[in-house]
Amino acid sequence: MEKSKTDDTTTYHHGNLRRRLIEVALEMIEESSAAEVTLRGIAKRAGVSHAAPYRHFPDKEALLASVVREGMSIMLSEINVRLERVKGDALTRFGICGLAYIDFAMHHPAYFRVMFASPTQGVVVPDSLKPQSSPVFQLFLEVISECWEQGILQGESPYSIAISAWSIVHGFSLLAIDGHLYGLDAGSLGAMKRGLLHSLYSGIRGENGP
Amino acid sequence: MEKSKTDDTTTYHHGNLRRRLIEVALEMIEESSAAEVTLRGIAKRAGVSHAAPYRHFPDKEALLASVVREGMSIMLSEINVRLERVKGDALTRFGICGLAYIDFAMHHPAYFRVMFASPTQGVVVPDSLKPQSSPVFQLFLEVISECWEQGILQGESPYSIAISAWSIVHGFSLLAIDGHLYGLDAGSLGAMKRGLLHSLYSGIRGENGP
DNA sequence: ACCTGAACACCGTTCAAGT
DNA sequence: ACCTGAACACCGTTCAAGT
Repeated sequence: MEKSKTDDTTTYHHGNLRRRLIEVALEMIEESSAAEVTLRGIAKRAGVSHAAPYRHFPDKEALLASVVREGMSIMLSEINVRLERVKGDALTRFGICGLAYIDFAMHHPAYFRVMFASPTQGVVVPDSLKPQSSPVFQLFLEVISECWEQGILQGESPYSIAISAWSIVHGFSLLAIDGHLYGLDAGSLGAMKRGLLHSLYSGIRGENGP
Repeated sequence: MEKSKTDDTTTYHHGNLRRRLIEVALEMIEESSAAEVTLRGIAKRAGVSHAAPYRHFPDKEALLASVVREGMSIMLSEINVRLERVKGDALTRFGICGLAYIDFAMHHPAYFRVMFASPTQGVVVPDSLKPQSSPVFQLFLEVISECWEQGILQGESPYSIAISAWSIVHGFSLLAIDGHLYGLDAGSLGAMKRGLLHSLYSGIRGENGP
């Protein structure tokens, strides 16, 4: 009998175990906290011995790094989908980026945490994995540069604006997924997200201020 | 021979092992990453068997929780020291809070991470440990309320302003200690910290904006 | 009351051995 | 080339036993 195209649970013995391990890792990270995910557990779920992953990754850290790469590209594409759906002016696009960033974090909390987990040990995180050089940050920079050149956003440089914007959406995302914003219903959370970006746009200093 | 007052390395067998364990945990967290700190390692450093800590804490999580409580109060007192040293108007005090928060994170990175680590598992983090109800957040709220009532800061409520402020300093702190702001010397980092708060104060929207 | 030592069920990682 | 099974040095946690 010919092998079904969808029946790839039997084919990862012939070369795509690597792919399968990343998928399983992703699944398990979404299910429970990232810290609980175990290399042995991943191997078992993939139907393979606990030593098999070492044929494809030097260590657990390397597998996780691959998962992070996946996550970055998923995040990027989700942001791009929204950008294409709205097609507003530069400032609108900027706002969409920020909201999409927060929404990604809230929809994939465990995933988001691995992506931006601090290097657990002395492990050298390749620069390509750091948000600053990630396609997502690049996208932020592009949109912000556009605003900046048009005079819609002001600041020392697009880069410094990007750091501010990144800080606020990143910080808010973490506060939200770590349950520090508990007691807020979905409506007020949405309002708060928009208020957050408004703070960033317009500042919080009143007319009486210096 | 009478026991020396400073010779407390021999006295923790008589009741203050609990205290000593917290201190050692703190030391080791500052030395290496928090994820690497091991209960057995803490016990060994305290000169005690690996089972002894269980006389004082139900599990590792509980010890860490005590460390977090310590950390919160250290952070609070560091912020207060700066506030008392400067004694400016409300807006100045607000700025000092933000800078002190970031500086604490950068001076005690591993410590900061444990303090705001996400609940590793299904562990229920007591509300008293969440930043929102922490004395530090309360202090933020006080200072912000003061500004708000004077019309120096604007926003829907002191609470919503506090969330924005907390988000931006928290996010920046994490970006900084996770090495995502590499390639910046101390001078530009300082400038960036101030620019960050300026973004929050005055916003980033230019005159040409809508 | 407080601590110890052995034991249990887990980890990540390595390596000879199988196909 | 790719995977297995046993083994090693670690975890966190428990528990009878010692003082």
